[in-house]
Amino acid sequence: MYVATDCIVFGFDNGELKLLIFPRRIGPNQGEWSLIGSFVELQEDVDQAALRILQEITGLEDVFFKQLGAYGKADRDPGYRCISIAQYALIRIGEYDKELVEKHGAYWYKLDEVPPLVLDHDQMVQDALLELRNKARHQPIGFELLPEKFTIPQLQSLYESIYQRELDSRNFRRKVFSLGVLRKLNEKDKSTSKKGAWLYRFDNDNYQTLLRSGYNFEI
Amino acid sequence: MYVATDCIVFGFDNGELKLLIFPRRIGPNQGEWSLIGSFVELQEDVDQAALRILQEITGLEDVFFKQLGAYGKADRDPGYRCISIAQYALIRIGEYDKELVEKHGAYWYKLDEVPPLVLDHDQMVQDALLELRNKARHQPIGFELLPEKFTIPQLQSLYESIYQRELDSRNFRRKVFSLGVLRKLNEKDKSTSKKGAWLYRFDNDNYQTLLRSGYNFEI
DNA sequence: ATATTAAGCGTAAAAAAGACGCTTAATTAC
DNA sequence: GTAATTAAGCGTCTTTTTTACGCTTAATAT
Repeated sequence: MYVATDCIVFGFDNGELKLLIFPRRIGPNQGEWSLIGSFVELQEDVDQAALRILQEITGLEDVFFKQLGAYGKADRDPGYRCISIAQYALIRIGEYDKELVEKHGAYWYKLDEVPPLVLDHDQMVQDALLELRNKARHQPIGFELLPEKFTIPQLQSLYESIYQRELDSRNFRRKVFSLGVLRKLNEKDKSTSKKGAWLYRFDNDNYQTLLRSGYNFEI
Repeated sequence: MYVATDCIVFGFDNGELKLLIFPRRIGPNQGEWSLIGSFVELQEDVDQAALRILQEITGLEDVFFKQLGAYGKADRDPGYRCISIAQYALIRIGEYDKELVEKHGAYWYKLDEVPPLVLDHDQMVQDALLELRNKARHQPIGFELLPEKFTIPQLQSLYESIYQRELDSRNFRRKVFSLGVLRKLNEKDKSTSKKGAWLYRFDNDNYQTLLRSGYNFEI
């Protein structure tokens, strides 16, 4: 039996979530839009395979990803009997290698403009979005989609995209500060306002400490 | 590459969560305690394989289960290159076929008395418990562990087992009633008190209706 | 100097969660 | 037959969290 891994690669650009897809390289559906995926080689971990294909396409070496689940219907791929381990990956959209992406024919689509994908990949995207919504609420993974330094309005915009609903800026601000995992920097971002917004950084050390003393992250 | 599926089979008995395991049937670790698992045949869905092995061991035809995830380390099984799709299954412990279970050498262990398991199965159990804790809070899956007719104190006891902490009976009662998915029956269970406790049934129809009108289940 | 606007601060009301005292319906003990 | 016992169930007050929204501030643009 073949085993593949497919990555639902999310990016956040210009206040919108985007998905990276590329033309399928093998099989009867060659050329159709597909998630970023590859077969798992006999001697490599499934996770290694995901890292390998993510690096091959984006040039990034340590992409953040988590497993979504296995898709194992016997008839999911008309070509071979193949199960796929789906992974969702979160990328800082400013950091990937644009030439490499272009070379592979990969493209970032806004989430609501993604064309039909091959096999069961549409389903995977839908499932990944639900999973992202749940996970991002309870774990600090959203930061993987933002630059290392970000503003509160940026963070809010991200969460509005993930949850697909507007949030009150004043309440959002209070909420995220109450988590105690944002470290304020001495810099402002002035790209979106005259006044400028303070930049923050996710304080992972403190997050880990808090975790150990039994606290509950929730945005 | 081989593909297997392993089921973390939970039951709730006597106020405690239990795990069903059996002696491994193949490979170098034959005879050691293992989760309920099997290879996935070439022509069957992964889910079908899970149902098949669950039925083979418990005699139940429609066991509730959800996927936990794929375990895909290259060296996880010293015998073969084999990835495993882990599933957690919830069983009404009064309903399984005791003869069949015995025949296969399977046994229900209290969660804190489970012996060491083969391969990465200990890890799977640990992960499944965390997943159960999360899922049972936000989705009405706990009912799969109780008889169709149950009392509020039974439900509370179940959630105390899942969360591993005590709950206030008066607040718990208020909470579950506010969900609006319990249908009161005209019967009492008198097995644990003189006064008797009213029996309830999970009202799935109403749950589905509420879901569609955007409500949020949380216990 | 004045207008403009995203960023940021504060407060009051509503809802949810937590703590806990008391009553009730049945059985068991005398 | 009466009293004691106890899990089940009801009600209330307090604290915390969430929601709604008015107002100020720091900078640029006019």
